[in-house]
Amino acid sequence: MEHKEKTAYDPKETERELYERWEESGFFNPDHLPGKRKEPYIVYMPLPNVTGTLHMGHALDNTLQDIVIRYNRLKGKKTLWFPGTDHAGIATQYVVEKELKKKGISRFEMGRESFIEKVWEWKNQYGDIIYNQLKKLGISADWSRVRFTMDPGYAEEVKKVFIHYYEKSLVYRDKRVVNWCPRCGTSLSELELEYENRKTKLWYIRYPIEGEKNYYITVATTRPETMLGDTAVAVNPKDKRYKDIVGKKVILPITNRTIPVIADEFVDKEFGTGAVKVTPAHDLNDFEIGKRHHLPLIPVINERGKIEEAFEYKGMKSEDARIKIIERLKSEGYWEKEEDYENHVSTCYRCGHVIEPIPSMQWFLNMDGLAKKAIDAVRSKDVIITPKKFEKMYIDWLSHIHDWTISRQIWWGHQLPVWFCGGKNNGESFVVAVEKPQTCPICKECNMEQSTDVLDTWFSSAIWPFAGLSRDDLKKYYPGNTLITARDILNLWVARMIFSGLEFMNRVPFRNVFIHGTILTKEGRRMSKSLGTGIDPLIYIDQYGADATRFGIVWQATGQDIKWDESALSAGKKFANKIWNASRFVLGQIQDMTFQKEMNTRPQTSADKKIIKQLEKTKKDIEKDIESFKFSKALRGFYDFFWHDFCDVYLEISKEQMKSEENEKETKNILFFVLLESLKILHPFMPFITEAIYQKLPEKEKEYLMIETW
RNA sequence: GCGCGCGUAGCUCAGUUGGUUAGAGCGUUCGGUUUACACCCGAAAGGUCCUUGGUUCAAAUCCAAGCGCGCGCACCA
Repeated sequence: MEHKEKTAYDPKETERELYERWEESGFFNPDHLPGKRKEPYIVYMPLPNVTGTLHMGHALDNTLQDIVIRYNRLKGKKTLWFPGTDHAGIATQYVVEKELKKKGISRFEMGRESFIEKVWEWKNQYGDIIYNQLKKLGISADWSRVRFTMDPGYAEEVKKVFIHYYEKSLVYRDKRVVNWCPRCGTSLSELELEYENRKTKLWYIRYPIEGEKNYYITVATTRPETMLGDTAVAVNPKDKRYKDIVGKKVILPITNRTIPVIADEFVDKEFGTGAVKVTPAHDLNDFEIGKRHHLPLIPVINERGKIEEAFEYKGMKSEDARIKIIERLKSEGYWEKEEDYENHVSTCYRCGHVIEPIPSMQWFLNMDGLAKKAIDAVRSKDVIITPKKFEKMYIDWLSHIHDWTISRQIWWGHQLPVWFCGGKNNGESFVVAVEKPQTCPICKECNMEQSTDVLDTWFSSAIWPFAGLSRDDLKKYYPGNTLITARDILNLWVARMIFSGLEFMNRVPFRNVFIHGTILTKEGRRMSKSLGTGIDPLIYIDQYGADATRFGIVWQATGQDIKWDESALSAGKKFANKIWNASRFVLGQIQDMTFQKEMNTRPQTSADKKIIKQLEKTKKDIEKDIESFKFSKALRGFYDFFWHDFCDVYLEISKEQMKSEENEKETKNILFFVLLESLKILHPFMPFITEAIYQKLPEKEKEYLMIETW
């Protein structure tokens, strides 16, 4: 038992100390790297949200990035891995609100200023936890350049970007039906919605035709309560059944308003009765129909998801009003029938509340030209997305894009650099400027007030590759090389970085985008904090060590989504131990030797020749695999080589060879050489143990394995 | 509904352009105190490669249909 403990590798001893030494060395910073390194290699870290702690998805994401960074550092590149965290507007506001709710406080009671203070407190607390987690994993990011998306300098850049778009007339303000989350009290872009299939009913309602007795048109709807805001009934122009009704008027039950029957291509003859109630205020499509036919907009549901004051159902939740309205339609004879129906409702991607489309004054970014730029960048291979299948997802979204709703009505975020005149024109006149104008250029007398809206979080993270770097840095470190992330933010973030880079820097921000799989639970469910299925990587690092954790992650990261399997970590731990012990053996043989960068001997025996050949092949394969983002394959290749070819075969043969005077020296040379090469090859994957062994190699003319020559 | 991906050992997964006895990790069984390592070594068991049909001298691999799972997209009220 005692014997066992002595020979097993203990990661805890080495990891903390080594990480401190690496940080002190300054080599995470490209400006401090030794030697003549000309070619830069830059990776932009996908910004973790400051909403809490990291889970295994982040561990995967960052391990892969660390592999390419460490690999390219060994390859002699000037490597910069640019780290930071995202203020994550809605997400962070939501978690802080939840915390407050536990104490029975709402943000409205607190007021905007003290609430934002509270969020900053949260950020300061959790931001550090995140960095600590990443460091424990062995991440070699340049912490001297770390940025938060609400740092003052970053905020300035965000304003400039907004103003730039505004001056090009790409940013505009308009009242439109937008996706609105009544719980969060804000608009959302379509990428921030999730869809859920729900069982509901399709209600058939009769709208009497004006001036004709017992003659009506039946519409089918899933949302009877919005009928209060109907301003037309629409049918397909080719629908013969309704040919004679088009142009007539119908009487809207309950309200007794008269509304026209119109013909619009949008309507599907086959669905329901082929006649649709048109509620421009509460449906994105109806809004479009309304625009085409100049229909009025009658809001029924307010920003809190309740019925507007103007109606007798005022203040009721829309679901409750629905029941009342159906009852009334039934009692007044307008109800025809109902059918079971499954439709998808959109929900808020943060809080899960059902989205209400409501008309609202918002700011938009015209996407026509920007989307085209982003599409061209990928079509022309300026940006290469791996695996290729994600190109389609990217191009599809950009090809059918709507203008981007960039304003949000939450409190945590970048306030728009928009200043409203309090004087004439009911506060509808504004100027756009970085600083608040001293005197109002509109009325010359009022104290201008900044817009209370904040920008979509993704508006600020879209400029991450250049907004967080100094002017000097931008000359040296833009554009970057590689972006590694998960598919869920390909459009939300990656696409937007690409057009932002083109718009502001005239160059795409990176050449390669690699999309890795998503980590799922063993049962195949999504790993997420809110589901309680997320796992903190520190738990594994503590139990298996950082290297074994990284090994286990990469071992499983074959490209498909990963059903998390902890046994891969114990394989990693065993492998670390194997390396440790094989190295102890080799170190024992080469103690009196001097450090050799090159192999200073020629292979003698057939075993010598074989192991050198296998080493060369392994190294070549791994280069190819890392450069094509096949990380798991690379690691498995090395695993087989080291464990089987080197340990099982060559190490055993070497014991015999070293007994013969003729071969002793050459064998030791080869052991030394193969070990050193192995350490280099493995270092990107398992940085701590390889560095620890490297530090034990004889001779003092060496610094860190981290900056060795590949 | 359309599109994409997946279905291979008990579990989690590899399997490049079709080519001998289909592999790995973990687990299981048997045997080992070999002086780097029991977190090890040696050996073994375990597979209708989802189903059916087709192409081929040859199919886990190519084609078609079906079943199951996952994801993306979608204005069907």
